[in-house]
Amino acid sequence: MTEAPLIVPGSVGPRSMGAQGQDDLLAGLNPQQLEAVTYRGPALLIVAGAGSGKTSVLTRRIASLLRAQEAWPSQILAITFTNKAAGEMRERVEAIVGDAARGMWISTFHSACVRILRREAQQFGFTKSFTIYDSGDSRALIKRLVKQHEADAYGLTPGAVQSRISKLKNELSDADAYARQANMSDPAERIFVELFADYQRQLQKANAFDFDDLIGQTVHLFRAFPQVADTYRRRFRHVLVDEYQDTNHAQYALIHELTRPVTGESPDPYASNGMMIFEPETTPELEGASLTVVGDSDQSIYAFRGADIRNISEFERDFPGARVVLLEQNYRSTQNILSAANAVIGNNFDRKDKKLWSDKGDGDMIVGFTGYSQHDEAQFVADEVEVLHRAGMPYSEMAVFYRTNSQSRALEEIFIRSAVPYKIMGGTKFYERAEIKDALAYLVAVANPADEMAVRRILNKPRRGIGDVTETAIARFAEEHDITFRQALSVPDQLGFGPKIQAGIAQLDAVLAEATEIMLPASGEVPAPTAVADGLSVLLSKSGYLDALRASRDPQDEARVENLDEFVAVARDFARNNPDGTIVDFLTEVALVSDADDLDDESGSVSLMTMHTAKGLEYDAVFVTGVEEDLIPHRISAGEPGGPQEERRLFYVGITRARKRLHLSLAMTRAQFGEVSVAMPSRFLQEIPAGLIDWRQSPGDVNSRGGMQSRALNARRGGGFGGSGSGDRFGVKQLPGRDSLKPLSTAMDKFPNRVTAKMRDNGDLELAAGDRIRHSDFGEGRVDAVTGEGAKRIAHVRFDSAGQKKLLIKVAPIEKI
DNA sequence: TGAACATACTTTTTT
DNA sequence: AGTATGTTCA
Repeated sequence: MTEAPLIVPGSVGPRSMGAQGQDDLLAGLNPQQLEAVTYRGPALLIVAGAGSGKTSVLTRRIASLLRAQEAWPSQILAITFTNKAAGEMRERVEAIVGDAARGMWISTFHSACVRILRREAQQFGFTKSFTIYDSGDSRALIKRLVKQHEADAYGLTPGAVQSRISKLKNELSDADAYARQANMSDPAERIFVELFADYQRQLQKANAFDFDDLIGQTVHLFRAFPQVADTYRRRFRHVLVDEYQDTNHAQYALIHELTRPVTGESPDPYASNGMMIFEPETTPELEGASLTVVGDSDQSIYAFRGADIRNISEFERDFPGARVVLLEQNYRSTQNILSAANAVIGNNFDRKDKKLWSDKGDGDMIVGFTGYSQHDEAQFVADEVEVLHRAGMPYSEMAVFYRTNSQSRALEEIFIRSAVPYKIMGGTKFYERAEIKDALAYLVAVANPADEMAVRRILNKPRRGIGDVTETAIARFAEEHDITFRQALSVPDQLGFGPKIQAGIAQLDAVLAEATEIMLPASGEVPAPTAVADGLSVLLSKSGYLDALRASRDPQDEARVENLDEFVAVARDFARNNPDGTIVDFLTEVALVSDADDLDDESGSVSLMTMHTAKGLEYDAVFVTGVEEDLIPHRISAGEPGGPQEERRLFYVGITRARKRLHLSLAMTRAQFGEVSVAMPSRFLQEIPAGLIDWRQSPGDVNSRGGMQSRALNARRGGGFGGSGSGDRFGVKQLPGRDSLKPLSTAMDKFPNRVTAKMRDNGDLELAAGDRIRHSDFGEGRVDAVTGEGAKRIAHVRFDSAGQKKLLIKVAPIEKI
């Protein structure tokens, strides 16, 4: 209906769609999707249920703007939640409009803000080569400050301080603002305010931003320098935000700032750097950019870190006149999976009712399984993965989800033994390994010498005989002479240390200077494309870091050398992809790109990840593991307002990732902190209609003694759980003759909770087809075939009772008999 | 200063 | 259980 006043490049009239045709863009869309793509107006909210084709709608909307020449690429700012999502969206838009896509900003909130801040940092006391502190970095800094202020005496732990500061920053608060409304007669509060203020001072001094600052400081920048904000408001005429339900207040404010009308006349904003987009002459005033947000309040799972669901639920109030489009048809999953999802999420009150539906048909039943232990559960997953794979499903189309990262360990152990190729997304990250952080600190010390944390970190790595005392002395010297810590290193002879330490410092200084000359030549000439990788190599070798690792007899250090090699390779890759990339660009990328963003999806392995990481992804087969009370919903959530509901949404996100097959599994016992505890089935399981789940082994099967009663279920009912009469919510089937087929008494012994923590090593155990072996869990069996080579030899075994399995010979608990 | 040893703490989720 | 940190001793 209404046409927004269009910014029309050249003299092409509005809606000139005919020229290049939009038919292919609109083909196959349902009426709601069609409207979401074609509506034009100041504000549009697309409420997109899981699997409703949201990404497709968003990309087509962008493509349609571009193709109709309603906007230049440079006028589009699309914000996604992860770099991976951003990459995919760019790819898909490019696939439709080709080169016309270049110049768009498609990125995460954080990347977009870094781009803005690098350009504008000098306006408020930073340089463009500022460092980005990840949460580990800021924790380290806070830890030092807590110690300095002796704040632990007031019960302020680094972790608590960090999360409070983060929460406050997400609310755009700062130390002063907090102090004004805090109870300052409480000494703990006073200390906290001091810490907060000091932390911020240290960041400023180090020319660094933490994650939260990237957003918050951009907002402050826009508010403090309206003319700067206006340049971006003029530039971005179409702002699109994905996963809007997960935005926090700071992000909300940023969007608001960006989409505000331009009021004043600002002088010639972009003439200098080639960003001139349209003629400014006739627009003394410019209305706000058109805003499109996409989200689903049922998938809001980041309230714990400040996401405010009200941002989406009150969108219409915030942006009067906003159009709302609802996408409810699901194109991803079978009806059985959706029915389960709808049933679960329906238990959340105060939500707008929304029912996903599919025309794909019922599909397979959801498979349920209860293991005796977490390893038993993992074995079920591994076996099922193999069955599906043999039936033709690629590994890359399967995923295993869990609530906490620690659950991945048991899965890994079993997957390794069973020779199932897998990869873990997220979790302990490559860039969080100590040696990588060291290497990064070396680079930061070059790129941003003001960053004292980085310099301190590498001061004694490798060992130079520099300890606490020496470090403090250098810091004091720097302070007395009003120079930076880094500068103090360049005058080792004035520090008054012994010759050995002096030499060590001089050598470190020389290495840093040499690398600086490579990566940031003083002469001002452009560094070679490979400068970052070259400089990194120099730093690692000439500092003696690599030599120290090679000389070590700690077997882990070998792996560290390999990791560093890989890191250098990452730098070379970076140089190949970004010939003009500087060291600062490289560090930015590393700071903002998580492992989950790896795009090598086609590697042919099963993906393991937390349910949070799973958001936005989809797979043919999904395994949701650990569906137990205290895990999902997590124990900690019980105490937090809205916690249980958020857990339910998380579970909902997990199950709606599945296209064709969904498996829900749990274990009756779970080991944590070295202690084995009894686990209860999650309440969410009972919210799924029993008829949708095919229990291969139900909680009742596992807990019953002699198949009579279920201890867990009884405990449940005793605890006031609604189940009565039929008591069959789990679909406990009394399998005929089950006991005779598979005596349960032995089952517990078969999967003791611990699968030898230390990885077993069978060395060069020789196996050939025809050999008989004994496995600690599966009993005896016959080898059908051996494939693979060396450490990766795999035995294909047919067990007498446990059936067909693949085993990695080197680590499986087997012996030849 | 650095290595060996003892102890405490972990485990909610992440840009 | 495993790691990370702190403490003690060489």
